[in-house]
Amino acid sequence: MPTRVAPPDPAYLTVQRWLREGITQGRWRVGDRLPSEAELVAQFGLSRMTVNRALTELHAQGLVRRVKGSGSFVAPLERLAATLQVRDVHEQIAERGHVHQAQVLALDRQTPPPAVAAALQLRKGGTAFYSQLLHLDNGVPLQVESRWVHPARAPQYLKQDFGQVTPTAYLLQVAPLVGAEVQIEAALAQPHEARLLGLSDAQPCLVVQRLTHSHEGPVSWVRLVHPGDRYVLQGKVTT
Amino acid sequence: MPTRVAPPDPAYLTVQRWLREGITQGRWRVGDRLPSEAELVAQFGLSRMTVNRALTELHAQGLVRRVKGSGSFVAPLERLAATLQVRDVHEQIAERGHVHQAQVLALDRQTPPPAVAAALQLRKGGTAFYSQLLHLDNGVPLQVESRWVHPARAPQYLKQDFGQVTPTAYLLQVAPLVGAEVQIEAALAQPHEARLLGLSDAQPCLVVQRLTHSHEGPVSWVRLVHPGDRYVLQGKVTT
DNA sequence: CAGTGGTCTAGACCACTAC
DNA sequence: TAGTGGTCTAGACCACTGA
Repeated sequence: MPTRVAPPDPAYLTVQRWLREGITQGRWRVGDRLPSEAELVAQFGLSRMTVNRALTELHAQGLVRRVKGSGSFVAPLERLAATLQVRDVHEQIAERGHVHQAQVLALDRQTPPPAVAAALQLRKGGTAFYSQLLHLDNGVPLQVESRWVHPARAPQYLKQDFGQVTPTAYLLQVAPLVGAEVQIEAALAQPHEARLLGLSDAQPCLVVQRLTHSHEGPVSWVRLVHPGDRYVLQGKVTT
Repeated sequence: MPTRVAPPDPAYLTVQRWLREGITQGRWRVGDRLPSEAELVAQFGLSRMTVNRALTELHAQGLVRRVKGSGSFVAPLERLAATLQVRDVHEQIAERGHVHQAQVLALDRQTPPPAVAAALQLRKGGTAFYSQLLHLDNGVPLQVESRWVHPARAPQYLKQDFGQVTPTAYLLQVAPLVGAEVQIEAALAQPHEARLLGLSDAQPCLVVQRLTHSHEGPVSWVRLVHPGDRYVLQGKVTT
């Protein structure tokens, strides 16, 4: 078996890494002008299209601000706010090597509360699909998922077996996602949620509410309740 | 004054939008093969570099999977996780048009708890700068910020007036940020935090903990405690 | 083998900025 | 006006895939 040789980095990545390191090491500080494309062409012996690609990608990543007619500058870092991911509970549990189970507590058609009806843009008095699941991590209750689904976006919703595939995964398949709004807060669980999670009423919970959109319009409104002592949202920022 | 004419979209954006709409409207579903670069070249009458740019950017955005020798495919959407921002409290308050004030409750040098000392990679028994601030939104307590700062990263930290500039903004200036780890949970405030926020002990709080890194190493560890009924993290997902 | 995407070149024209 | 970035072309060579 021949030795695996690492392929050499593309030239545009070499330029990119050189600029990136100069920025993080303080050679250029916020607001400073970076070398122009022409200077980089001369320095690295590449074509302009290649160094342009390096700079264009750094711009897309938010590290560099480019001004036509003026130059490329180190972007202000305040914009590089922390972003953190809100992911499907099944993935989160599986990633830890734990067993995920889901109990389907409700799956039917109901009249949603007015706020939900408005978010889903339902006709006045219209109904929607409703599901409630309890997600278990190695048998321990981790999340109560209460979800309203716009009937037109997922007509077969009620026929699914959500013990096997999570509603999140199913909806992503049938209603291509184009956006979402997420809201995270700390609150007390509602009494029946607390009972399902095995909590006393007074325990703080992390509550995630999310409204997803497909191209056709709102798809689903969901409320995820997690016991505060068993669930932590983790995130990383990498410039 | 002449009428402002909208500049025409670049050609690569036209191709990109055409592909993007085909995907969200279901013309191609997850896993389907998209037209090859050569086909797009023929269809749009552009050079290969231009359609390549359109596809490369869609790939960078996670919408498309590209396989050398095989083709471009619609990427599985499960990867499109929600990301949300954790921002400087001053910006958040100012954005709502409210008045932000900060009371400096502590600003000195102390011995940090072992977990913090480890996170900041301090020598055994070493000390660090400590600050504690109470942030007010229109006079109402919104956040208790307890922060430990590595002395080598911001030697002038104790001389700052944090009633004027938040520690977050100051540290971003003096210690270029290259990454961070964030953790969000729901928990009860510690007794003295609850007192500062004007809460009864039993109220749930949204607690954000964050460790920031500069190129030289760890900069700061911070714990932000917010009353659950006065603070919500908002986020958006856009594909 | 033909077809695919990954990368790169050496030009080009344009709109914009700063002097 | 000289320099900058934004875009585009018409080629090219390569590594890889699938029939």
